[in-house]
Amino acid sequence: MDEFLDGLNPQQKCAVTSASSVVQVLAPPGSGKTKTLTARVAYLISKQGYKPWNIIVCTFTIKAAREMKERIRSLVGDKLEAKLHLGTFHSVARRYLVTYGHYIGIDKNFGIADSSDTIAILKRIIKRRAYQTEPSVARSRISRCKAQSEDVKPAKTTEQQEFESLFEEYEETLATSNLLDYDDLLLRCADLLRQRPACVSNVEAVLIDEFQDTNHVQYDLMTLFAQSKSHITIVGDPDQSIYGFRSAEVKNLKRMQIRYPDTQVILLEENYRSSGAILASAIEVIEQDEARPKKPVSATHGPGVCPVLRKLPSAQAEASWIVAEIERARTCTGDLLNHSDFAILLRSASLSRLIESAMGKAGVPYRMVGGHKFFDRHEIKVILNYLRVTSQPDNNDAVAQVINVPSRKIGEVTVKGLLEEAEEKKCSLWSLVLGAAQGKLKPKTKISTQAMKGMETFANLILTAQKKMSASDQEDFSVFDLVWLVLKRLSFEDYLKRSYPEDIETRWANVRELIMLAGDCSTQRTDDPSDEALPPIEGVEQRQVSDAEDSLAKFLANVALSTEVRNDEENQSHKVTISTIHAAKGLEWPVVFIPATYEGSIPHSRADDDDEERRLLYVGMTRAQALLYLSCPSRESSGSESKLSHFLSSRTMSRYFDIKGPSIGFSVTQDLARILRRTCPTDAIIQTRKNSLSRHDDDYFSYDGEETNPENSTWDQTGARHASRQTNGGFKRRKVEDNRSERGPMPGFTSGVTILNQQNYSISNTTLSTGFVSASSIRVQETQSAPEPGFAPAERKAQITAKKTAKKEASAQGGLMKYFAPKAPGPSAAKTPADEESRAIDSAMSAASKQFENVEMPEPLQEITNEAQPKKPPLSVNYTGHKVRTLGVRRSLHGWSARQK
DNA sequence: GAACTTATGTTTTTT
DNA sequence: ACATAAGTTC
Repeated sequence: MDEFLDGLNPQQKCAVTSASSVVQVLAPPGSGKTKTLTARVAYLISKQGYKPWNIIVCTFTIKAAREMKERIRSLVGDKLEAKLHLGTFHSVARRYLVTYGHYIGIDKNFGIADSSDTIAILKRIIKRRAYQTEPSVARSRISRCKAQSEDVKPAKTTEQQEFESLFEEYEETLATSNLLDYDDLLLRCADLLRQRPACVSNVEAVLIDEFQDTNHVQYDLMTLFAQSKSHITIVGDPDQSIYGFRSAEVKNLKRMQIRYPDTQVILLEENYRSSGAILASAIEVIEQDEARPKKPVSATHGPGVCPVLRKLPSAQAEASWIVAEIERARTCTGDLLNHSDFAILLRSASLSRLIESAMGKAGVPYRMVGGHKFFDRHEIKVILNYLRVTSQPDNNDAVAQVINVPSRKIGEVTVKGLLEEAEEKKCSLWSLVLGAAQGKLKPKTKISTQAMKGMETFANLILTAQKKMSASDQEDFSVFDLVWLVLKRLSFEDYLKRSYPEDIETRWANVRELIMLAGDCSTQRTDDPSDEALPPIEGVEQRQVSDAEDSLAKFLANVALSTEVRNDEENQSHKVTISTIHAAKGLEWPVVFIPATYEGSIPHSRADDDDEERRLLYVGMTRAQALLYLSCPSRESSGSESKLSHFLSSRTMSRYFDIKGPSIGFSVTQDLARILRRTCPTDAIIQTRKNSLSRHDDDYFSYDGEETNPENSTWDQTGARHASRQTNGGFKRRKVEDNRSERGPMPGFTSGVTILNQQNYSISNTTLSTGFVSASSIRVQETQSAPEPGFAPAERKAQITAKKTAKKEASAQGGLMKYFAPKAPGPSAAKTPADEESRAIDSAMSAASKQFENVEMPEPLQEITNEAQPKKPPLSVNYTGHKVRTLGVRRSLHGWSARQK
């Protein structure tokens, strides 16, 4: 019928073209839910004449929103797609509150309290009132109360009372700081739409992705969005409900069917993603839940390769094994698979440390999603907080966090005192500081003369920034310019150099990344001003904010609501993905590893819903297309014994898994190629590639998880020491000594010695043997001069020299800021046309970053960072993915050279 | 007494 | 990597 119906199966087509106004598409993983939802949006626009600006599409993550945008764009063109209201629940709600918030008394400059703000506020209250609650516990409890939107009130214990007053005080603090937390965004938007239904009178259709993850408020929001026409389409899968901890309620599916009795339910049953064997093992897991209604799922692929459940002696061994299997699979399939085809999915982000360091040492490129966030980096947070103070001066926490950064001699006690005073007086910290700085009022808190001076400097900077942002006569002072202003006035680079002499390069690279993001946001605004704007509706008044202010607020909101910087192709090309299972939902990879499948990790020891943990494992397993590896070390990284997850330990379960990775030959490769719909390399190519490996099988470790090679016990200790140092970023700790005998052995190829100077990591005979030889020689050295293990002596010397040269170069550089001089926002800066200006910056920055690369990557170091040198302009490179690797290497280098003198 | 250093203990999942 | 607590210096 149409191009967007091509390639859809009958049920999918039925869902896309359904004339029912309320449709539920319930479907297992890999059955094309999102594809169906996207096609329905396209269908409504091009066949049913719906206007895109009258359609709301909600997803749960920014990533999902972005992906869907992309797909819809390819179906209906970017013109129409741009008018669509597509985003996370939170971002859509924010848009409504910005536009119509005045109807329910919400200030137009409200800020969003992210989790660290929330925790900081709670911490302060708890400390002040000497409450007993943990801040994080209180936060999730408050969130639960808000999200469930019905207050349950059992008998009042003292604990209950304490919580209630904490809750109350928290709400007050948010209000005085002009902040909304994540739940407020949804809650207040629902309030708004209840009071002013006219705001959504234009909405003709509402579509929701991953509906099983909606909580009560989100469900309300959905019905409120759709209150005019009651046209709703949702897709979801109860088996993939993994956000119960965030108050997601699967029963919303039933609730919806009851509320809209003519709901059409469409089931999709065919899985297009995974091999038959992978699907069967995943189904076996999910069916352990006996309360769960059985439903048919059929594989469209052949059985393929049997999934693996591998036992390993230690967490270190597990990490090395993963790296080895990745390289084995790449090589033995004749490069049918490349690095970006692999994902390592974790129950918790903290499990990534050992894996990251193993990958770093082996030179396998990776990117970490979820876990440590870019915006949580100290250097980034400081700048962002200055922007926040500029945009929302009432945000006390933002002020408190940067008023003394860089140091202005305003001490902790002074800041705390002022903060308390402000909260007592119910005024903002900023007004207190400003008043004091201008001599208009005298705070009760004692302020030293130097602290007073510091406050003046601070107030001056903020006032300047605010003036520039709000001045309407000045042609375009963008977020980009604001960041520059802040950087310059703080001498931020000098500050970073002083605070982090060890890894200034990485930190500055992060700052550059932020500058670019700010630049993106500035250009976006001029490109399509109508973007996101709600359509005008008769009888409701939209409030206006100035362009510059709006773009700053939007930038900050995007920051608060986004997990990841973004995923441009550049960033994810040829890199192994390490992710939490939660963050991997909706995605797929040819090969998936799920490590640490032991009791306490999955199910997590702190989880209280076993079924949800099982579903989590199910979600993880069903991300895999062709190869699935589960693994379980006999000892956790802490050294304590572990027990295989009860989701996997039954006899029935074990029938679905092999105890080791498959032998990969031509026929297996053909199988994989078929599932991935790729061209299979010839047998000859495979043979040639295989010749570079001595081990063609997953046989380096024993299959029972017992430690092997007892004769290498001396080496074990070295390995263990090395590994534990890796895990805490190179800090020396006494504990390490006590622990080492408990640690498992490290296989030769993780030592770093073997891999360091090999561009393409491969487990060859020579590699392994040199590994052991070098390792033992290092152990001998260690007893003499205790150098950092990890470099062979010759290499060390080379690196020291390189480092010295680099240092010289760095000091000759005479301060990075000079490269940015043309941009220094002075009187002339504002007159330069914006894009010409940014081009000047671009070249200045790339000049600067070239300098940096010389500093950052002395010759020998380049070899382990398999793609350290960007081919494109350095400007566009995201360094965050290199974090652990660069840090680790530099730390150890530094430590060693320090000991040399 | 305030600001800075150093040692030690901890980490579920996300908007 | 972060936060906190105890110890040190001005």
